[in-house]
Amino acid sequence: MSGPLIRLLLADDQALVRGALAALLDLEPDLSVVAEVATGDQVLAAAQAHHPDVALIDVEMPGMDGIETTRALKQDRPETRVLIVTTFGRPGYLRRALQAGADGFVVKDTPARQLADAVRRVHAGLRVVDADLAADSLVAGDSPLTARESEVLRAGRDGASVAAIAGRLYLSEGTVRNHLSSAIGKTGSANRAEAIRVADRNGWL
Amino acid sequence: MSGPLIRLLLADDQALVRGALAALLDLEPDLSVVAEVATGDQVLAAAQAHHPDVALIDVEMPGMDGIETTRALKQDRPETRVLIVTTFGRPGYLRRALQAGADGFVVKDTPARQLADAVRRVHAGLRVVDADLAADSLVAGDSPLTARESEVLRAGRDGASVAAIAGRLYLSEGTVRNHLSSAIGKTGSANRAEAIRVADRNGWL
DNA sequence: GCAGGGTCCTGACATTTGTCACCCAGGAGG
DNA sequence: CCTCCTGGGTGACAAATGTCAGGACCCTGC
Repeated sequence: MSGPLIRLLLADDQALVRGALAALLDLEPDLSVVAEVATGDQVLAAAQAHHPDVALIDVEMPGMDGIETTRALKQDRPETRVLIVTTFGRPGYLRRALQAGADGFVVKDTPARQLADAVRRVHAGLRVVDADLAADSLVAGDSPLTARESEVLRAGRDGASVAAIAGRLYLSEGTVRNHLSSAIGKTGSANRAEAIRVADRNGWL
Repeated sequence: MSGPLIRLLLADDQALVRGALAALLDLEPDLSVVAEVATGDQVLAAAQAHHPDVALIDVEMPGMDGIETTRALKQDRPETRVLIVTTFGRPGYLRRALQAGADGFVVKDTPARQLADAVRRVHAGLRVVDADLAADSLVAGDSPLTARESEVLRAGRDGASVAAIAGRLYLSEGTVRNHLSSAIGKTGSANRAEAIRVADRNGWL
Protein backbone atom coordinates (compact mmCIF):
# COMPACT_ATOMS: atom_id res chain seq x y z
CA MET A 1 0.00 0.00 0.00
CA SER A 2 1.40 3.40 0.97
CA GLY A 3 0.48 5.26 -2.14
CA PRO A 4 0.20 8.97 -1.34
CA LEU A 5 0.85 10.42 2.09
CA ILE A 6 -1.91 10.59 4.67
CA ARG A 7 -2.52 14.28 5.29
CA LEU A 8 -3.13 15.29 8.92
CA LEU A 9 -4.65 18.25 10.71
CA LEU A 10 -3.89 18.79 14.42
CA ALA A 11 -6.14 20.73 16.77
CA ASP A 12 -4.95 21.17 20.36
CA ASP A 13 -4.82 24.28 22.48
CA GLN A 14 -1.49 23.47 24.11
CA ALA A 15 1.12 24.61 21.64
CA LEU A 16 3.83 22.44 23.13
CA VAL A 17 1.78 19.27 22.93
CA ARG A 18 0.58 20.14 19.46
CA GLY A 19 4.08 20.71 18.19
CA ALA A 20 5.33 17.57 19.86
CA LEU A 21 2.58 15.47 18.31
CA ALA A 22 3.42 16.96 14.94
CA ALA A 23 7.05 15.98 15.40
CA LEU A 24 6.06 12.48 16.43
CA LEU A 25 3.73 11.91 13.50
CA ASP A 26 5.98 13.52 10.93
CA LEU A 27 8.58 10.88 11.77
CA GLU A 28 6.34 8.30 10.09
CA PRO A 29 7.14 8.06 6.40
CA ASP A 30 3.52 7.72 5.33
CA LEU A 31 2.13 10.58 7.44
CA SER A 32 2.35 14.31 6.92
CA VAL A 33 1.03 17.08 9.13
CA VAL A 34 -0.37 19.72 6.81
CA ALA A 35 -2.06 22.03 9.34
CA GLU A 36 -1.99 22.90 13.03
CA VAL A 37 -4.58 24.98 14.85
CA ALA A 38 -5.13 25.94 18.49
CA THR A 39 -8.91 26.27 18.68
CA GLY A 40 -11.99 24.54 17.36
CA ASP A 41 -13.13 27.59 15.45
CA GLN A 42 -10.09 27.44 13.20
CA VAL A 43 -10.55 23.82 12.23
CA LEU A 44 -13.10 24.34 9.46
CA ALA A 45 -11.12 27.00 7.66
CA ALA A 46 -7.91 25.00 7.97
CA ALA A 47 -9.63 21.88 6.64
CA GLN A 48 -10.98 23.78 3.64
CA ALA A 49 -7.58 25.20 2.91
CA HIS A 50 -5.51 22.04 3.35
CA HIS A 51 -8.06 19.20 2.80
CA PRO A 52 -6.56 16.77 5.32
CA ASP A 53 -7.45 13.08 5.26
CA VAL A 54 -7.52 12.75 9.04
CA ALA A 55 -8.10 15.38 11.75
CA LEU A 56 -6.76 14.81 15.28
CA ILE A 57 -8.90 16.89 17.60
CA ASP A 58 -8.53 17.50 21.33
CA VAL A 59 -11.78 17.51 23.29
CA GLU A 60 -10.76 20.25 25.72
CA MET A 61 -10.33 23.49 23.82
CA PRO A 62 -11.36 27.05 24.45
CA GLY A 63 -14.13 28.32 22.22
CA MET A 64 -15.75 25.55 20.23
CA ASP A 65 -14.95 22.27 21.95
CA GLY A 66 -13.85 19.09 20.23
CA ILE A 67 -17.32 17.56 20.05
CA GLU A 68 -18.95 20.52 18.35
CA THR A 69 -15.95 20.90 16.09
CA THR A 70 -16.25 17.27 15.02
CA ARG A 71 -19.92 17.70 14.22
CA ALA A 72 -19.27 20.82 12.18
CA LEU A 73 -16.36 19.27 10.33
CA LYS A 74 -18.26 16.09 9.52
CA GLN A 75 -21.11 18.13 8.13
CA ASP A 76 -18.88 20.33 6.05
CA ARG A 77 -16.43 17.69 4.80
CA PRO A 78 -17.81 14.20 5.55
CA GLU A 79 -14.89 12.50 3.84
CA THR A 80 -12.51 13.77 6.55
CA ARG A 81 -11.83 11.15 9.22
CA VAL A 82 -11.85 12.43 12.78
CA LEU A 83 -9.72 11.00 15.58
CA ILE A 84 -10.47 12.46 18.99
CA VAL A 85 -7.48 12.76 21.34
CA THR A 86 -8.18 13.66 24.92
CA THR A 87 -6.64 13.93 28.36
CA PHE A 88 -9.58 12.64 30.31
CA GLY A 89 -11.24 9.32 29.70
CA ARG A 90 -14.71 10.51 30.55
CA PRO A 91 -17.22 7.92 29.39
CA GLY A 92 -19.67 10.60 28.36
CA TYR A 93 -17.09 12.18 26.08
CA LEU A 94 -16.68 8.95 24.17
CA ARG A 95 -20.37 8.56 23.57
CA ARG A 96 -20.88 12.12 22.54
CA ALA A 97 -17.85 12.07 20.29
CA LEU A 98 -19.10 9.01 18.45
CA GLN A 99 -22.56 10.50 18.14
CA ALA A 100 -21.01 13.60 16.68
CA GLY A 101 -19.43 11.46 13.98
CA ALA A 102 -15.92 10.79 15.29
CA ASP A 103 -14.16 7.75 13.80
CA GLY A 104 -11.80 7.14 16.69
CA PHE A 105 -11.14 8.03 20.31
CA VAL A 106 -7.73 7.89 21.99
CA VAL A 107 -6.76 9.01 25.50
CA LYS A 108 -3.45 10.75 26.05
CA ASP A 109 -1.95 8.00 28.15
CA THR A 110 -1.90 5.40 25.42
CA PRO A 111 1.64 4.60 24.24
CA ALA A 112 3.02 7.00 21.69
CA ARG A 113 3.82 4.30 19.15
CA GLN A 114 0.17 3.34 18.87
CA LEU A 115 -0.91 6.76 17.73
CA ALA A 116 0.37 6.40 14.19
CA ASP A 117 -1.37 3.06 13.93
CA ALA A 118 -4.60 4.58 15.17
CA VAL A 119 -4.31 7.24 12.49
CA ARG A 120 -3.76 4.63 9.77
CA ARG A 121 -6.69 2.54 10.93
CA VAL A 122 -8.99 5.52 11.04
CA HIS A 123 -7.82 6.52 7.60
CA ALA A 124 -8.61 3.02 6.35
CA GLY A 125 -12.19 3.47 7.49
CA LEU A 126 -11.96 1.48 10.72
CA ARG A 127 -13.17 2.59 14.08
CA VAL A 128 -10.55 3.01 16.81
CA VAL A 129 -11.75 3.09 20.40
CA ASP A 130 -9.88 2.65 23.66
CA ALA A 131 -11.02 -0.71 25.05
CA ASP A 132 -11.07 0.17 28.75
CA LEU A 133 -12.93 3.33 28.06
CA ALA A 134 -15.53 1.58 25.96
CA ALA A 135 -16.22 -0.79 28.85
CA ASP A 136 -16.57 2.10 31.28
CA SER A 137 -18.88 3.77 28.88
CA LEU A 138 -21.23 0.81 28.85
CA VAL A 139 -21.25 0.72 32.64
CA ALA A 140 -21.73 4.42 33.14
CA GLY A 141 -24.62 4.53 30.70
CA ASP A 142 -26.22 7.61 29.32
CA SER A 143 -26.65 10.74 31.36
CA PRO A 144 -29.60 10.42 33.72
CA LEU A 145 -29.86 14.18 33.99
CA THR A 146 -32.44 16.25 32.17
CA ALA A 147 -31.26 19.21 30.12
CA ARG A 148 -32.25 21.64 32.84
CA GLU A 149 -30.59 19.70 35.58
CA SER A 150 -27.25 19.58 33.84
CA GLU A 151 -27.61 23.24 32.94
CA VAL A 152 -28.12 24.11 36.58
CA LEU A 153 -25.15 22.01 37.61
CA ARG A 154 -23.02 23.67 34.96
CA ALA A 155 -24.01 27.09 36.24
CA GLY A 156 -23.00 26.03 39.74
CA ARG A 157 -19.56 24.78 38.75
CA ASP A 158 -17.74 27.83 40.04
CA GLY A 159 -19.41 27.59 43.42
CA ALA A 160 -22.18 30.04 42.69
CA SER A 161 -25.00 30.32 45.21
CA VAL A 162 -28.54 29.26 44.46
CA ALA A 163 -29.52 32.90 44.06
CA ALA A 164 -26.69 33.47 41.58
CA ILE A 165 -27.64 30.44 39.52
CA ALA A 166 -31.27 31.49 39.54
CA GLY A 167 -30.29 34.94 38.32
CA ARG A 168 -28.06 33.58 35.61
CA LEU A 169 -30.72 31.23 34.27
CA TYR A 170 -33.75 33.45 34.89
CA LEU A 171 -35.37 30.96 37.22
CA SER A 172 -36.78 31.23 40.70
CA GLU A 173 -34.58 30.09 43.54
CA GLY A 174 -37.05 27.40 44.46
CA THR A 175 -36.85 25.90 40.99
CA VAL A 176 -33.09 25.88 41.07
CA ARG A 177 -33.18 24.13 44.41
CA ASN A 178 -35.55 21.55 43.00
CA HIS A 179 -33.37 20.80 40.00
CA LEU A 180 -30.32 20.60 42.22
CA SER A 181 -32.06 18.30 44.64
CA SER A 182 -33.11 16.06 41.79
CA ALA A 183 -29.60 16.00 40.35
CA ILE A 184 -28.14 15.22 43.76
CA GLY A 185 -30.51 12.28 44.03
CA LYS A 186 -29.75 10.97 40.56
CA THR A 187 -26.00 11.13 41.06
CA GLY A 188 -26.20 9.49 44.46
CA SER A 189 -24.49 12.42 46.14
CA ALA A 190 -25.05 14.21 49.40
CA ASN A 191 -24.18 17.57 48.08
CA ARG A 192 -24.35 20.03 45.29
CA ALA A 193 -20.54 20.08 45.11
CA GLU A 194 -20.31 16.31 44.99
CA ALA A 195 -23.06 16.08 42.38
CA ILE A 196 -21.14 18.50 40.17
CA ARG A 197 -17.98 16.44 40.59
CA VAL A 198 -19.73 13.20 39.70
CA ALA A 199 -21.55 14.62 36.71
CA ASP A 200 -18.41 16.34 35.44
CA ARG A 201 -16.31 13.21 35.79
CA ASN A 202 -18.82 11.25 33.74
CA GLY A 203 -18.93 13.88 31.05
CA TRP A 204 -22.56 14.71 31.69
CA LEU A 205 -22.05 18.44 31.68
CA MET B 1 29.97 24.76 21.20
CA SER B 2 28.04 21.53 20.71
CA GLY B 3 30.56 19.23 22.23
CA PRO B 4 28.79 16.20 23.63
CA LEU B 5 25.04 15.72 23.49
CA ILE B 6 22.82 17.10 26.22
CA ARG B 7 21.26 14.07 27.90
CA LEU B 8 17.58 14.39 28.81
CA LEU B 9 15.18 12.63 31.16
CA LEU B 10 11.42 13.01 30.62
CA ALA B 11 8.85 12.56 33.39
CA ASP B 12 5.18 12.89 32.41
CA ASP B 13 2.28 10.62 33.22
CA GLN B 14 0.64 10.92 29.81
CA ALA B 15 2.45 8.43 27.61
CA LEU B 16 1.37 10.08 24.41
CA VAL B 17 2.62 13.50 25.44
CA ARG B 18 5.82 12.04 26.82
CA GLY B 19 6.52 10.15 23.61
CA ALA B 20 5.69 13.15 21.51
CA LEU B 21 8.00 15.40 23.50
CA ALA B 22 10.74 12.81 23.10
CA ALA B 23 10.22 12.83 19.35
CA LEU B 24 10.31 16.62 19.28
CA LEU B 25 13.49 16.91 21.31
CA ASP B 26 15.28 14.07 19.59
CA LEU B 27 14.96 16.01 16.36
CA GLU B 28 17.47 18.48 17.72
CA PRO B 29 21.02 17.40 16.84
CA ASP B 30 22.47 18.41 20.19
CA LEU B 31 19.79 16.80 22.38
CA SER B 32 19.24 13.17 23.24
CA VAL B 33 16.47 11.66 25.36
CA VAL B 34 18.08 8.95 27.46
CA ALA B 35 15.20 8.05 29.77
CA GLU B 36 11.41 8.34 30.01
CA VAL B 37 9.35 7.69 33.12
CA ALA B 38 5.65 8.02 33.96
CA THR B 39 5.74 8.84 37.68
CA GLY B 40 7.79 10.88 40.10
CA ASP B 41 8.86 7.85 42.07
CA GLN B 42 10.75 6.47 39.09
CA VAL B 43 12.75 9.64 38.46
CA LEU B 44 15.49 9.03 41.02
CA ALA B 45 16.29 5.52 39.87
CA ALA B 46 16.23 6.56 36.22
CA ALA B 47 18.54 9.49 36.95
CA GLN B 48 21.00 7.27 38.76
CA ALA B 49 21.00 4.79 35.91
CA HIS B 50 21.25 7.24 33.02
CA HIS B 51 22.81 10.36 34.60
CA PRO B 52 20.93 12.93 32.49
CA ASP B 53 22.08 16.53 32.26
CA VAL B 54 18.58 17.96 32.26
CA ALA B 55 15.33 16.51 33.63
CA LEU B 56 11.99 17.70 32.22
CA ILE B 57 9.39 17.08 34.90
CA ASP B 58 5.62 17.52 34.77
CA VAL B 59 4.07 18.99 37.91
CA GLU B 60 0.90 16.92 37.76
CA MET B 61 1.76 13.30 38.26
CA PRO B 62 0.25 10.50 40.31
CA GLY B 63 2.26 9.45 43.32
CA MET B 64 5.12 11.84 44.03
CA ASP B 65 4.32 15.13 42.32
CA GLY B 66 6.74 17.22 40.31
CA ILE B 67 7.67 19.53 43.19
CA GLU B 68 8.63 16.78 45.60
CA THR B 69 10.39 14.95 42.81
CA THR B 70 12.44 18.03 42.03
CA ARG B 71 13.46 18.41 45.63
CA ALA B 72 14.47 14.78 45.91
CA LEU B 73 16.39 14.85 42.66
CA LYS B 74 18.23 18.05 43.51
CA GLN B 75 19.27 16.57 46.83
CA ASP B 76 20.44 13.32 45.31
CA ARG B 77 22.14 14.67 42.19
CA PRO B 78 22.51 18.46 42.48
CA GLU B 79 24.33 18.71 39.17
CA THR B 80 21.17 17.68 37.30
CA ARG B 81 19.29 20.67 35.90
CA VAL B 82 15.53 20.57 36.34
CA LEU B 83 13.05 22.10 33.92
CA ILE B 84 9.45 21.97 35.12
CA VAL B 85 6.86 21.55 32.37
CA THR B 86 3.24 21.97 33.32
CA THR B 87 -0.25 22.33 31.97
CA PHE B 88 -1.44 24.92 34.42
CA GLY B 89 0.22 28.25 35.04
CA ARG B 90 -0.56 28.37 38.74
CA PRO B 91 1.51 31.11 40.35
CA GLY B 92 1.96 28.99 43.48
CA TYR B 93 3.43 26.17 41.45
CA LEU B 94 6.10 28.43 40.09
CA ARG B 95 7.13 29.67 43.49
CA ARG B 96 7.18 26.23 45.03
CA ALA B 97 9.03 24.76 42.08
CA LEU B 98 11.77 27.37 42.36
CA GLN B 99 11.98 26.88 46.12
CA ALA B 100 12.36 23.17 45.48
CA GLY B 101 15.38 23.92 43.33
CA ALA B 102 13.98 23.92 39.79
CA ASP B 103 16.07 25.77 37.20
CA GLY B 104 13.27 26.52 34.77
CA PHE B 105 9.49 26.60 34.47
CA VAL B 106 7.62 26.27 31.18
CA VAL B 107 3.86 26.02 30.61
CA LYS B 108 2.54 23.68 27.97
CA ASP B 109 1.14 26.38 25.75
CA THR B 110 4.47 27.93 24.89
CA PRO B 111 5.46 27.34 21.27
CA ALA B 112 7.12 24.01 20.60
CA ARG B 113 10.19 25.50 19.03
CA GLN B 114 11.08 27.33 22.23
CA LEU B 115 11.31 24.16 24.27
CA ALA B 116 14.69 23.08 22.90
CA ASP B 117 16.04 26.55 23.59
CA ALA B 118 14.74 26.42 27.13
CA VAL B 119 16.52 23.11 27.60
CA ARG B 120 19.78 24.54 26.29
CA ARG B 121 19.53 27.61 28.47
CA VAL B 122 18.85 25.58 31.57
CA HIS B 123 21.74 23.32 30.70
CA ALA B 124 23.98 26.35 30.40
CA GLY B 125 23.11 27.29 33.97
CA LEU B 126 20.55 29.99 33.20
CA ARG B 127 17.16 30.29 34.74
CA VAL B 128 14.18 29.99 32.39
CA VAL B 129 10.85 31.31 33.59
CA ASP B 130 7.69 32.17 31.70
CA ALA B 131 7.43 35.96 31.85
CA ASP B 132 3.65 36.28 32.19
CA LEU B 133 3.61 33.71 34.90
CA ALA B 134 6.38 35.41 36.84
CA ALA B 135 4.35 38.61 36.82
CA ASP B 136 1.26 36.80 38.03
CA SER B 137 3.33 35.21 40.72
CA LEU B 138 4.41 38.57 42.06
CA VAL B 139 0.84 39.80 42.10
CA ALA B 140 -0.61 36.72 43.69
CA GLY B 141 1.99 36.75 46.42
CA ASP B 142 2.50 34.05 48.94
CA SER B 143 -0.35 32.01 50.30
CA PRO B 144 -2.29 33.95 52.93
CA LEU B 145 -3.71 30.75 54.34
CA THR B 146 -2.49 29.15 57.54
CA ALA B 147 -1.49 25.49 57.46
CA ARG B 148 -4.74 24.45 59.06
CA GLU B 149 -6.85 26.51 56.70
CA SER B 150 -5.36 25.03 53.56
CA GLU B 151 -5.59 21.59 55.10
CA VAL B 152 -9.27 22.07 55.71
CA LEU B 153 -9.80 23.35 52.18
CA ARG B 154 -7.92 20.38 50.77
CA ALA B 155 -10.11 18.02 52.75
CA GLY B 156 -13.19 19.73 51.32
CA ARG B 157 -12.09 19.48 47.71
CA ASP B 158 -14.37 16.58 46.88
CA GLY B 159 -17.42 18.36 48.25
CA ALA B 160 -17.26 16.78 51.68
CA SER B 161 -19.55 18.20 54.37
CA VAL B 162 -18.24 20.01 57.43
CA ALA B 163 -18.91 16.91 59.49
CA ALA B 164 -16.91 14.75 57.09
CA ILE B 165 -13.97 17.15 57.10
CA ALA B 166 -14.06 17.35 60.88
CA GLY B 167 -14.01 13.56 61.11
CA ARG B 168 -11.16 13.26 58.68
CA LEU B 169 -9.01 15.82 60.49
CA TYR B 170 -10.07 14.97 64.05
CA LEU B 171 -11.43 18.43 64.69
CA SER B 172 -14.73 19.69 65.99
CA GLU B 173 -17.24 20.84 63.43
CA GLY B 174 -17.23 24.33 64.85
CA THR B 175 -13.49 24.62 64.37
CA VAL B 176 -13.73 23.45 60.81
CA ARG B 177 -16.38 26.06 60.15
CA ASN B 178 -14.13 28.74 61.59
CA HIS B 179 -11.19 27.76 59.44
CA LEU B 180 -13.44 27.66 56.42
CA SER B 181 -14.92 31.03 57.24
CA SER B 182 -11.47 32.50 57.65
CA ALA B 183 -10.30 31.01 54.37
CA ILE B 184 -13.40 32.33 52.63
CA GLY B 185 -12.61 35.77 53.94
CA LYS B 186 -8.96 35.65 52.93
CA THR B 187 -9.73 34.48 49.41
CA GLY B 188 -12.45 37.07 48.96
CA SER B 189 -15.05 34.43 48.23
CA ALA B 190 -18.65 34.02 49.27
CA ASN B 191 -18.47 30.31 49.51
CA ARG B 192 -16.55 27.29 50.52
CA ALA B 193 -16.67 25.99 46.94
CA GLU B 194 -15.42 29.28 45.56
CA ALA B 195 -12.69 29.52 48.17
CA ILE B 196 -11.44 26.07 47.19
CA ARG B 197 -11.43 27.08 43.54
CA VAL B 198 -9.48 30.26 44.19
CA ALA B 199 -6.95 28.61 46.47
CA ASP B 200 -6.48 25.72 44.08
CA ARG B 201 -6.02 28.00 41.10
CA ASN B 202 -3.30 29.89 42.93
CA GLY B 203 -1.54 26.72 43.92
CA TRP B 204 -2.12 27.30 47.63
CA LEU B 205 -3.27 23.77 48.32
C1' DG C 1 -58.67 12.37 24.76
C1' DC C 2 -55.62 11.10 28.21
C1' DA C 3 -51.40 9.65 30.69
C1' DG C 4 -46.70 10.60 31.49
C1' DG C 5 -42.56 13.49 31.59
C1' DG C 6 -40.27 17.48 31.92
C1' DT C 7 -40.31 22.24 33.39
C1' DC C 8 -41.56 25.84 36.41
C1' DC C 9 -43.44 27.71 40.43
C1' DT C 10 -44.85 28.05 45.60
C1' DG C 11 -44.52 27.34 50.44
C1' DA C 12 -42.96 24.91 54.55
C1' DC C 13 -39.49 22.52 56.94
C1' DA C 14 -35.05 20.41 58.85
C1' DT C 15 -30.24 20.57 58.14
C1' DT C 16 -26.06 22.57 56.91
C1' DT C 17 -23.23 26.42 56.37
C1' DG C 18 -21.13 30.83 57.47
C1' DT C 19 -20.41 34.48 61.01
C1' DC C 20 -19.36 36.28 65.26
C1' DA C 21 -17.99 37.05 70.03
C1' DC C 22 -15.44 34.84 73.11
C1' DC C 23 -11.86 31.70 75.39
C1' DC C 24 -7.35 29.27 75.63
C1' DA C 25 -2.46 28.20 74.78
C1' DG C 26 2.24 29.73 73.66
C1' DG C 27 5.77 32.80 71.81
C1' DA C 28 7.71 37.65 71.14
C1' DG C 29 8.79 41.67 73.11
C1' DG C 30 8.04 45.34 76.48
C1' DC D 1 6.60 39.56 85.02
C1' DC D 2 3.04 41.06 82.00
C1' DT D 3 0.94 42.23 77.63
C1' DC D 4 0.08 41.64 72.89
C1' DC D 5 -0.58 38.80 69.07
C1' DT D 6 -1.51 34.65 66.48
C1' DG D 7 -3.23 30.17 65.65
C1' DG D 8 -6.53 27.18 67.32
C1' DG D 9 -10.96 25.95 69.61
C1' DT D 10 -16.18 26.55 71.46
C1' DG D 11 -20.90 27.83 71.32
C1' DA D 12 -24.88 30.62 69.72
C1' DC D 13 -27.11 32.68 65.92
C1' DA D 14 -28.66 33.93 61.11
C1' DA D 15 -28.55 32.70 56.39
C1' DA D 16 -28.24 29.38 52.76
C1' DT D 17 -29.19 24.79 51.26
C1' DG D 18 -31.67 20.47 50.50
C1' DT D 19 -36.15 17.99 50.84
C1' DC D 20 -40.95 17.40 50.23
C1' DA D 21 -45.71 18.02 48.77
C1' DG D 22 -48.28 20.29 45.95
C1' DG D 23 -50.10 22.61 41.48
C1' DA D 24 -49.91 24.49 36.60
C1' DC D 25 -48.30 24.31 31.88
C1' DC D 26 -46.80 22.21 27.60
C1' DC D 27 -45.33 18.40 24.82
C1' DT D 28 -45.31 13.55 23.02
C1' DG D 29 -47.10 9.04 22.46
C1' DC D 30 -50.71 5.72 23.35
